[in-house]
Amino acid sequence: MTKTKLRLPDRKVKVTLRDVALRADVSESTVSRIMRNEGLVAEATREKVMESVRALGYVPNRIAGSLASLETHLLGVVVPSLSNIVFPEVLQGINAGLRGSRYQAVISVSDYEMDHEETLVRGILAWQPKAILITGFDHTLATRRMLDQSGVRVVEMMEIDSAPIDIAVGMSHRRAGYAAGRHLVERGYRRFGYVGHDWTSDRRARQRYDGLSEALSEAGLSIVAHAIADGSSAIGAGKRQTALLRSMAEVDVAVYSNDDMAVGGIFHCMEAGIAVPDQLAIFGFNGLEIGRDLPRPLSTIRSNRFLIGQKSIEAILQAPERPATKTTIDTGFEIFAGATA
Amino acid sequence: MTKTKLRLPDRKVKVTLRDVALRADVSESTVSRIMRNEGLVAEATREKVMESVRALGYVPNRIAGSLASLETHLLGVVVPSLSNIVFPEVLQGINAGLRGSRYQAVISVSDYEMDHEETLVRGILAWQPKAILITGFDHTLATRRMLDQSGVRVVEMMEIDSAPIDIAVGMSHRRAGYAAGRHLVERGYRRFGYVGHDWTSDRRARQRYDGLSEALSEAGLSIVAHAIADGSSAIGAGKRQTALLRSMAEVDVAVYSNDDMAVGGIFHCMEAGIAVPDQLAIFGFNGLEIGRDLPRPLSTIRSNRFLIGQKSIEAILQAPERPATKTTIDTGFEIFAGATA
DNA sequence: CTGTTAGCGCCTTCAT
DNA sequence: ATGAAGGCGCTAACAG
Repeated sequence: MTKTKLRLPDRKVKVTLRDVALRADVSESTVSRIMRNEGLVAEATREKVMESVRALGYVPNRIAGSLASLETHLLGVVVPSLSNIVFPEVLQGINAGLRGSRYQAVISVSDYEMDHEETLVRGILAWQPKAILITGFDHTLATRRMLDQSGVRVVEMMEIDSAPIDIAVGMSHRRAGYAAGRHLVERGYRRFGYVGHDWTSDRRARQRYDGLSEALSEAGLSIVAHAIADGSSAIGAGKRQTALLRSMAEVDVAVYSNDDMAVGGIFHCMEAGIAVPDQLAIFGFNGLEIGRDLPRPLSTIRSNRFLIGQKSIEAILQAPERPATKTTIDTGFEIFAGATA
Repeated sequence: MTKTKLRLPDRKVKVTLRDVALRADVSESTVSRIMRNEGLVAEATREKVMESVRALGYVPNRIAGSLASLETHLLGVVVPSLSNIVFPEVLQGINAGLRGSRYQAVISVSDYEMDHEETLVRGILAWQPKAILITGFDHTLATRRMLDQSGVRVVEMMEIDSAPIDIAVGMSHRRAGYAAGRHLVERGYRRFGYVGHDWTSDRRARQRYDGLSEALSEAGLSIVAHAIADGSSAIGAGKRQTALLRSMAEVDVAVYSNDDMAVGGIFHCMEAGIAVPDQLAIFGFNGLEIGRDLPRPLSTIRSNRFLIGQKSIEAILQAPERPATKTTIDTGFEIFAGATA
């Protein structure tokens, strides 16, 4: 009795299935069945076992369970950022969709770095997730290969302008930009300015820009001034770039890469005493809450980030195995006229 | 040769350690060591093995690895919401702190429902995380017991006014409310209004309110009008409740439960032509970016959510095993005078 | 520097 | 309705 594996006094006593089974005087399989609500069990047995479970404070070990069943209920999620509110909104949709299901989300943030994204995807795949939700179509070759070969369901969220690995859920940013252009031309604007942020990390902003350019070009117009912030796409940058834009050329409307920057534009105009939309019209993208609550509602394009997350989950829950055909789900967008353009 | 486990044509071939070992003609342990960068290995062997790894597209199975080593590198995180920007900010801090470490975060959202939180915690604990980061001190009894008995590190984030299970990282909301009160009294305000949201789900807002009341009471003052929104604590609610507040009593300063609502107050004043701060002073809480970029910077108390996340991770990485003593880490707060009060 | 031997805690047949 | 046996893919000593 000198070297027996004694149960230590109180802490770190890891209670296993076996302990529960011994205490309840049944076999491990019985306990296992009861914990999983699977198969038939006599009510008396169930109660006896559950009593032990409670008494011992047993928490099933899913690591062991997953290894044995070769199945996890994990979902990998990769977003580029959390500082841009649109991604938390997508996560909310994911969360809502997951509510009540047996799945758990493992969330990672790539900081818009593709190499880091690759590392994250590798790390997630190592947990044998049932599916992986990732942002956009821009990935390293290795990431794309891993995702494809993993055989699990892959959702590429936010955009639908390219062919997905498996499923794409989002909207056409090119068409959104185009729609914005048409809308503004119809409203009589002629001298366009563009305020944006770094395109290398945000290809979707670029696509919107391209769509906008196309619409203008069809109307015989073009963008006469550009003010591009280096990194940030936030309100402060919007203020600064708006000031810059106005120093570059006479414009009657400024189109922003997103609502945050557009709100910055509005704040700049307030400070500088510029009448919106008479002296300068302002048009954003996203349809954030703040834009709606502004004294003068921001003209913008509304996308539905929550829906993107929710639809992504729905798609996966409906068909947990990857089929042969690719799917694209368009969550659409909508022009919100507002009062700033 | 009739019933051999043949490798299927292309998809779903799960490559295991064993496959790599066979192909490289070494033992499984050698491959294992190489994959984990552990122990000494001859360079030639390493190359041979890595070649196989690449050729087969081997991805280690962490489920099996964790079961064998009885260690995971998972961190459970539970936040009440993602729609309130402060929580994504905490997650950013967590994310930053995790960068470069071997840990992965499993994030769950409780929607401010304590019973759901309990379910989430149970689910997370089943994955045998190394630590769990949860929001605040309000939990069900069962949650508290599970966390305590799990023996893993537990960080309760955001507030420090109570005794933690293990570690608390955050600030004193009561002291912040008190500081706000003192500050405003010193600046000469006498008729206080309060605009807030549902306290039952946000005890920290309540604590700030209590601190504020205390400071006022010490100065022989009290809050003369309250406007409390049912659910939302967002900009729109702030607008509506500000209008309501002004219909209730004459106040010269309105203290808001957070910056979002305070921004709503400012927008209301803009629309209604109320001069801020001369006719109505406005004071928020959080120190959000938008408050700083407003034409007239919002007077508020700055907390540091990013730091809370970051410090939480630091604490865990420094001491992954739970010690006997409890720790409290104060991330502080700071009055930002601004221009609206 | 590399291989061998036992599990990790649970689930899945297959019996009973 | 319940039990027994084997194994999931990997790591951890311990040998060599």
